[in-house]
Formats: sequence, structure tokens, C-alpha cells
Amino acid sequence: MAKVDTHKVMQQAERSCVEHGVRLTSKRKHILEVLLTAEAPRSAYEIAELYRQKTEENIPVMSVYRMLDFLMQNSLVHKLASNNKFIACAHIACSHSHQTPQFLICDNCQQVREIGVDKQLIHALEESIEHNHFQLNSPQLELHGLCETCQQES
Amino acid sequence: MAKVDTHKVMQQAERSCVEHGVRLTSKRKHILEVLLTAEAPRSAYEIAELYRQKTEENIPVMSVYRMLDFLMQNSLVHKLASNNKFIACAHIACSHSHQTPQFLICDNCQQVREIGVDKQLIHALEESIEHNHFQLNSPQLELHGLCETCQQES
DNA sequence: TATTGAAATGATATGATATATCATAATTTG
DNA sequence: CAAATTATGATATATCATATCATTTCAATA
Repeated sequence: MAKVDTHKVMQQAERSCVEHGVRLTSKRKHILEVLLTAEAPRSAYEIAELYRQKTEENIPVMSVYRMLDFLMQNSLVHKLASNNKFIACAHIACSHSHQTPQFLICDNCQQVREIGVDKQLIHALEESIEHNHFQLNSPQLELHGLCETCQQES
Repeated sequence: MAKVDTHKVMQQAERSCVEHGVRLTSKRKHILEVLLTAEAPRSAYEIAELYRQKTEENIPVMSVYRMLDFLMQNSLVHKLASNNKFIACAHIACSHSHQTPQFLICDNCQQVREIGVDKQLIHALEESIEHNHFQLNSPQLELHGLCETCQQES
């Protein structure tokens, strides 16, 4: 949710889609832009509304879900399971080999920081998983709490 | 989801509620029992249905949600955010001081193992959180993958 | 460049999850 | 027992998500 250079990120997103031979259509771009400029994670229905405001065109929520699916498959967007909202990946521009994303979600202002999971943490996770003979799919950590700003206010 | 002595767990649950001065009514008990005997996490609507089967009485879903809230507040039940289902706490009987629960969720058979998060992992988490000046609420880790049994089948 | 096949999007319906709110019943407490 | 509190019921509705079939767009290629 930190300020990003939307234009630059979009360029990288396009590049990445070309590389993978998938189509970043203009509607999909709009959806991604909506999320890039949003202050916090948004639900599919909120995204549809923001899309309308941005483009002055209606978009069926069904389409929004499909486009979100596309964007998620291509690691441009993440879904936060804990609140059923979507967020642009914070690492699009850094030519990321996408590993475990970890989200710090502020329960007060709703802002989310996506951080890379640190080596030690990954190691500890792997240990714990291996110990239970479990085989991880795609891990994602969501942690709820208060961000620095909101701590100070309370 | 491992076999538990339901009776013993229920006794401990009652004890715990008495201690905290809250009421474990018979309906709430039924809900908890339903989850204790379930093979996998259940949605509120599934719980309502299981309740009907168990008691031959209808229960409004609204009530189920309320009772689940109660049970969660008292650490007897957890909600899995990643699939909107509920599960009995695996540590009711072990007079648990409830710390970070970690769930290993099998995407094939849906069974869930709730494990204690190991020291090292907690430490790594805390480091990473502190580094970002974040203040954790009640952490909970949900990891998706394949359990041992389902790995062998595939 | 016209054809065609695949991918993307629209339209419509419906299912699944969750909360708000006001009414009633049960339980505790003075 | 009366009053207050807590729990539950009943009803409505909001919110999140998917299924399915129709139509449009786009790229490949004959």
C-alpha cells in the first residue's frame, strides 16, 4: 500500500504478461490500476464500483472475478483470505520470483503491508511442516494487528 | 481432527467456562460437540444441518453464528479464514494457555491438523513483525497443502 | 482478407456466507 | 417475584462467489 509508481508497475506487468504469453487486456489493466491506486484491499464488488468511477463504464461483477482470477494466476494480485479482499502485488516492479508473500493487515485503518518472508521464518515454517509430514501448496501468511501509525493513535 | 475423547474435552470446556464466568448452554454444547465429532472443518450452515441431525431440532443459522462467536471468544473454536469454516480447538483438553494456533489444511481430504507453533517459528515471526513496527493481534497461521495420507495416494 | 477457432467478456441466475435488527424466552440477581 | 441481563428466535437483507450459456473480440492462417 506504499506509494508506487503506477505507470512503471503497469509497464512491468505488461512485460511480464508478454513473456508468459498471456493477454493483459485493457479491462484487466483497469482492474489492476484500480487496485494499485486503492488505499487498502478491496472486495470484488468494490472493485467493480471503482472501475465504473474510473472508466464510466459498467462492468459485471462476474467479469471482475474472472479478471481477478487472471491477475492472481499471473501473480499480479493477491487475495487476502482473511477478509475476502484483493490487493495488488507489491512486488510487480521488482521483477520478482514470487515466493511466500506475508501480509501485515492493520485492523484499524485496513492498510496492508506486503513483505517478503525472511529466510529464518521460511526455514522455521519448513521445519514445522516437514515435521508433520505435510506438503505445502502455495503458502501465504496473513497477520492481523495494528500498523505503526494506528498504534500511536490509540 | 485426530481422535479425541469428546466427553473429556466437553468436561474441560465446561470447567473452563465456569472459571471464566460464562455460560456454556446446552445449545452451545451441542454446537461444540458437532465440531468435535466432525471429520473436517464445517461451515455455519453445515453446522446447523448437523445440529438438526444430532438433536432433531431446527436451529436458525443466525443462532449458529452467535454460538460460534461465543465459542471462539472462549477459545473453544477457531475459524479458518481461508475457507470460512469452523473447527473445534484441538487443545481444549490440555488446559491450554492459548498461543498462536497453526493449521495445516489438506486441500484434498480437507482434514486439518492444528499444531502448536514451534518456538523458533514464533521467534522468527516476532522478529519480522517487530522489524516492521507492527503490533500483532491474535495471530493464526493457515497453511494449505497435502497431508501425509493424501500425498501417498497421488 | 475472409474464415475460423480460441479466448475474453457479458448477461442472468443462483448459491454460499454473514450481519442487522427487533421480538421473545430463559436465567440471574436483588 | 420483579427487574435486569443474557441467550435465542424470526425475519430480512447484505455480501461474497460460482455456474452456465450467449456474444464479442482477437489472433492465426489458409
